[in-house]
Parts: sequence; structure tokens; C-alpha cells
Amino acid sequence: MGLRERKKHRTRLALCDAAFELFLEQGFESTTVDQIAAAVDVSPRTFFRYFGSKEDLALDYTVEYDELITTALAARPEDEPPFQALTNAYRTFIHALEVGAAEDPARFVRQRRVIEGNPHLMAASFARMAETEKKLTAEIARRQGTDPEIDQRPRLLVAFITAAIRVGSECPIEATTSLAELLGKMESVLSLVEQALDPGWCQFSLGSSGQVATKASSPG
Amino acid sequence: MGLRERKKHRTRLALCDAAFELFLEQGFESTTVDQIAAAVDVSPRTFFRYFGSKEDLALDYTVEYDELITTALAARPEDEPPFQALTNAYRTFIHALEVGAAEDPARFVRQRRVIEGNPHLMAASFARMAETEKKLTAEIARRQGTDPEIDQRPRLLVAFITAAIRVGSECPIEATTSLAELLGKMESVLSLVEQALDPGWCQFSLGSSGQVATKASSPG
DNA sequence: TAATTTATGTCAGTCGATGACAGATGACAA
DNA sequence: TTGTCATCTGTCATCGACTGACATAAATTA
Repeated sequence: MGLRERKKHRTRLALCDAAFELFLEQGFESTTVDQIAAAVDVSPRTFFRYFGSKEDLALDYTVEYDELITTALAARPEDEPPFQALTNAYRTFIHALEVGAAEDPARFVRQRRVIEGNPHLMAASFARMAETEKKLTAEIARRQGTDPEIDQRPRLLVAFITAAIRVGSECPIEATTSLAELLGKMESVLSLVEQALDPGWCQFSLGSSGQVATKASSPG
Repeated sequence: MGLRERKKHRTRLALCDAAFELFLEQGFESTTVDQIAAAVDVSPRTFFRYFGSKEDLALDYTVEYDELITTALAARPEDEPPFQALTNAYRTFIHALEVGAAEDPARFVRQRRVIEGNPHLMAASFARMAETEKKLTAEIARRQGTDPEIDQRPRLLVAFITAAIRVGSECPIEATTSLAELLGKMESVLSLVEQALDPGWCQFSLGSSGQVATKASSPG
């Protein structure tokens, strides 16, 4: 890796660090891009060459987590039933979080706290989740051999799982939550989902019941 | 109602109409507040006296729907099991949509299309849903006599229902979907949820199994 | 009609974000 | 080492969303 690339990498990290420090100190909204840029001693214009927006910076790490889940699902055996494949992918995700946080255990919690402290960031993170949902749905539908545009079950099943992820990674702003606590909560919510869903339904496949109830009107 | 109030009401409607017309014509992002204000012949500053933001206008109607669901839940009999209460509240919502759309059947679909055509609006609408979730969760927890901070089941159950609402009201941008089609989809997704969830789990109440698995660490 | 309240317009300014151009700096070949 | 080239960066100008302050115009009430 050349000097140029190393420098870029360093600036990017510096911007992230400075930004999150300021966010935690004075909030997301009241931290200006100018402040962040000044803290790293680059021009505000340069900031936008590294991150498309202030929001992009705050949600930067979520991208890698989304990728983590989608690839984890892709790695599950083809014949694994949809629900098991999804929950296992989620477990892989939790585990990756545990491992990846070795250097800085508070990082994930810190980031979640910044996000949950700001409605705009919450909103944006939901929207990203929606993108991930699309990918997961496509993969489940492919495995089951159904068309996700017609059969709503893959879509709904994925929505259940991501609902669990959301609930599991909620992180009250007041109380000082540790990563261990948060991971524990994620595990427990995951097991709640496993209790909640009808195991028969979750093993739906092409031709099983429930297939029809999707399009209301006749096709033209 | 005095002249002043009537005038205000009229301006508000005019702003909404003009805005949505422009949104559908040229997109949400590329429609400026100045354009909307000009179309109604008010100053841009006045626009912001009616709506906190351009986004607020686009999501204006969602507020009333959120209220609809929460009050529908509150109206369910106290002894109705949580899941039934939620699904019935959702049915009430669908029905209200059907009735309320009598004058302008395309309105709901039009609004959904504007929202789903723009990531920012999608994001914001998720965030509002999250607020509604909080209220619903509080109500379910109250009925079941559990603490939503400790027992994650009300939270998760509500998240399932709102997941269903999200999936049900998704409205592909390309295809021209009618309100009837959309309502039909909502109904069918609702019945899918009823099939998917374990009826036993959904009747959880204080002291039933599943209660413990929520907090990971010891209580201090 | 006079006094009071309230909605609106104007103006100035902040902040996020983008395009255009010029200068600085690292990469690479001769 | 030197010169060329690609790329990074700063500066400047600009747009659009949004806000506070103040003055004016209109509606409400006495």
C-alpha cells in the first residue's frame, strides 16, 4: 500500500474519530461539518470527498454489518430451511460483532448510542436496513423457488428477522449499556423469535399452503 | 370556524395539493420549497409556518394513520389477547382506509408512491413508525402487566405487526397499483402473520414461559 | 371605530452539499 | 534525479433547506 493510500486511510479514520467524539460531546445536529473538518485540519470540501454526507459518516460502519448478514445467509447450506438459515445468519452476525469488537469493545455501543440519540440517524439506519431486507428476501425466495413479488412469505419472514435485529440492538441512551449486555439481549430476542414463529410455517416451500393469498385482483 | 381559520385550512390544503402534484411530476428532491410556495402564491417563509420541513409535508397524512392504529388498539377489549388485539386494530385501520378513501381513492396510493420513490422519505416514515411502535408496545405491556424495558415480548410482538404493515403497504413504483389491490395485499399479509405466529406464544401473559430471557447480566 | 391578536412577507444568515478550477503532492518511468 | 501524469486538496461560488427578527397587513374583539 503506497503512501497516498495510507494517508487517505488515516484521514478517513481521523474524520470518523473526530466526528464521533464531537457527536457524543455536543450531539449530532449541533456538530457542523466545518467543526469536524477543522478538528482534522482539512477543508470542509475534503470532508465531502470522503463521506457523501454527515449522515454517511455516522452510519459508515453499518454498511459492513449489512454485508456481514447477507454473506452469512449466502453461506448457509442450500437445503437449510429459510427460518433456520436466517436465524443462523443472525447468530453469525452476533458472533462477528463479539470477535470484531476485541480491540474496542465500546465502539459498537458508542455508535448505536449516537444513532439512537438522533431521529434523523434512526430514520436513515432503518432505510439501510430496508435495502438489506431486499437482498435477504431475494436470497430466501431464490432458495424456495418462489417469486418475491407474488409470494409475500419470504418478504414477511425476513421482516420478522430484521424486526428482531432492531429490537435486539436497541440501546437505551440513558443507561450505560455494555457490549456484553447488548449481545446478551440480541441472543435472547433471537430465541424469543424462535419460540414465537410457527415452525411449520417457517418451512414453507413452493406449493405449500399460504401461496395464493397475495394478489387481490384478477390479472387484468 | 372563523374566516382566519378557514383561510389557514385552505392554504394548508393548497400547499399539500401543489406539493404532491409537483412531487409526482418531477420528484421529491428536485421540487424546491420555493416552487411549492410559488404555486400557492405564498412566501417560502410561510411554507415553514405550516410545515416544519418539506419532509413533514410529504408525511403529513401518516400522522393520522398512526393515531388511527393506536386508538384502535386502545379501543379493543381489555381481556383480548395481545396478538388478537393488534391484528384487530390493524383490520380497523385497513377498514378506515377503505372508508376514508371514498372521496379520493387514489390518494393513499399516490402518497405511498411519493414516499417509496424517495429514500429520505422512506427513512423518515420508518422513524415515525418507530414512534408508533413505542406507543403500541406500552399499551400491550400495560395490558399484560409486564415491564417493556425488561420483558421484550410486547416489543417483539408489536415489531412483528408493524413489519406486516410495512410489507402490506409496500407499493411498487413501476406498476400502477390500485387502492383495492393494495388493501387486498394488506389483508393477505395480515392473514399470513396469523398463520406464522405460534398462537400459544402470542397469548403470553405475566408469568408465562419466556419471561426470563431478556437481561443478560446480573442486576448490578 | 379602536385596540389587540395573529398571519404573512421581507431580509439576513446558518448549515449541508455540489460543481469548477487551480495548486500541491505522491506515483512512476526514463 | 528529473519530468510527466494522475490524483488529492483547498478555494470560491452557488444552491437549497431552514430559522430568527422585525415590520406590515389582516382578522378578531371590545
